[in-house]
Amino acid sequence: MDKDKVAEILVEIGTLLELKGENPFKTRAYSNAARAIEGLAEPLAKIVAEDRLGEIKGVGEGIAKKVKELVETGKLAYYEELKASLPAGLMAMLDIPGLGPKKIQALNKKLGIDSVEKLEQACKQGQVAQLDGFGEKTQTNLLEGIEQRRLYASKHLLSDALRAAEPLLESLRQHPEVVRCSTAGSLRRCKEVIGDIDLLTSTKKPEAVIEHFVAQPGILKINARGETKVSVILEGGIQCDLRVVTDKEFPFALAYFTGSKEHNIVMRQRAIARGLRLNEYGLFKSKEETRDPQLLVPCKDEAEIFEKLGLAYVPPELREDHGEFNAAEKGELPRLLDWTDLKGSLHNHSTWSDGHSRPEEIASYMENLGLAYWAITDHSKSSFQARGLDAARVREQLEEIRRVNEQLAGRGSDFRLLTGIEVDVLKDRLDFDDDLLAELDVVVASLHVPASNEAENTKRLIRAAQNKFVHMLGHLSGRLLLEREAYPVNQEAVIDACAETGTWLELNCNPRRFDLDWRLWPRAKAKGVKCVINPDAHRNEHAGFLRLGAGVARKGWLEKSDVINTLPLDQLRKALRTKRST
DNA sequence: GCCGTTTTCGGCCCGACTGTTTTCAGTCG
Repeated sequence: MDKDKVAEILVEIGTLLELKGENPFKTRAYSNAARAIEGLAEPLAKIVAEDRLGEIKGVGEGIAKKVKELVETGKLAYYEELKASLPAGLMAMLDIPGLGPKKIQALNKKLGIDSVEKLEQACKQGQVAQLDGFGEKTQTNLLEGIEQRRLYASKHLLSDALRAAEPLLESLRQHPEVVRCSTAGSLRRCKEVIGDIDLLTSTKKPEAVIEHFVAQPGILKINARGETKVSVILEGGIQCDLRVVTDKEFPFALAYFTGSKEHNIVMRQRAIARGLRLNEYGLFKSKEETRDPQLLVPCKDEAEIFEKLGLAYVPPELREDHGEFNAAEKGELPRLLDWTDLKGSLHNHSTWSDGHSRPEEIASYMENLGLAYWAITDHSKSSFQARGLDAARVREQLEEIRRVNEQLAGRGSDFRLLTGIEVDVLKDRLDFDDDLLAELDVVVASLHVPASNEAENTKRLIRAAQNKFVHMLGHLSGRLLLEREAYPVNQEAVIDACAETGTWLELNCNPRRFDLDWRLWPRAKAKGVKCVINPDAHRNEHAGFLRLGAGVARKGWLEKSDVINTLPLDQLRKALRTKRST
């Protein structure tokens, strides 16, 4: 069993224990251990074989034994017993807003409710309102929560969340009583998938700002409204929370509401270790909980908070407790890529296959954006559904692109289209022969029809990387966020093959993909594999994905020098020739 | 269940809001 599956089971054990009403620190121990295992750089099987599980921070004697059993036998008796001891439907009930372990237990014990369906029935019959600790309001809220979960997904794409957040942020920014405002939470950390939108503002008149906020268009429902916080549901079902603080508190609140839960725990522990106390209101010279302004260690921005805790400024994208503390302590944080460093894209489509613009239109649009180059890499013939090109059509397209480039040169433009193909990785070969690939500027190899077993897919992709005419592998895992899981493929092994062969890996920045995942980039980088951030554009507006892609690359700790499409055109051409000349 | 230059036992991050409660438990982030 691989580490991801092991981590998944540990998380589930934590949730099951939570449902049983176990000590919350015990349940957290399981999710901590899961994260530690997920983040391992070396194969879990090797660590188990060498009896070194105990060296992993967060994995103690008890969990080590369970992990060993999982890895060696593929099963875990403890987990099976735990699952059997609870009705299967209780897990799904946890997903309903307002329902936690305690209430679920009460419902189960007193009314025998063990599924969302039975809960809905009991609410409709008015039974839930009769229970101790429940009431009419809770019953109504539960029914609404069930309905909401049914109507809307509880997770949203980064791009959708940004589109919903930006007008709200802009409107807050223009309010005369607002001093500072920002996004926070997973949106600011640039997670690929967002639970809810967090916004933060500072002001002297919180009531006025909250009043202004709840009057914004696109708000379906107000879930909660207090003096410093308001929580609403937006059209499309995204929850949006606004926090309102004083301007003195703003940096502390921004840090607090931006960091992941795990990151924040470490920040607080660092404060405690220095005899200080950190919360969303400030950093205080106190060992006890306080908000006494006399004890405040003033910080004008987030950077000062990090400095007071002995850390270099950690960019929001890195605040996941994925190694940023160690690096920030030693001053070894990377100087992250800026989206404006990107000069073009190397994987895009046109009307020749399933894109929506002709090469000439694409050239003019991308030139106007200020980019330097744009490769047109349409699908190869096996991608029948996407009107993939055969060899003859590819050569026709080469002619057209040559003419567009001549026109560009004729009017003194430095912008260029590059020729290319997104060649299908087939069962036993690539969709085109090497002699055709050799005629193209850019070759992206992608798996579109995967086999059902991991070894087979891994073998195919490694073989593609070994082809000297293949510059990069496209959307390696094949996942579609919130829609489809990754193909079974050993991504680590493919990364290693890319390192050996000098093949680049794509960070496909279509917001439904963001593939390779940000969690794998530090490993790829350490092996020396270069990244190409590609929007996989099918429409000209998709060029905007580059900005999101840069955010995700930052989250993967990438610097300008790690990313191929930051190179100017002449250096890019050189880089494109390197692998072929070996 | 994990962890330890104060500890192998006793801690483990912490505040806001809601609803059902007359002082607080549960949930959420």
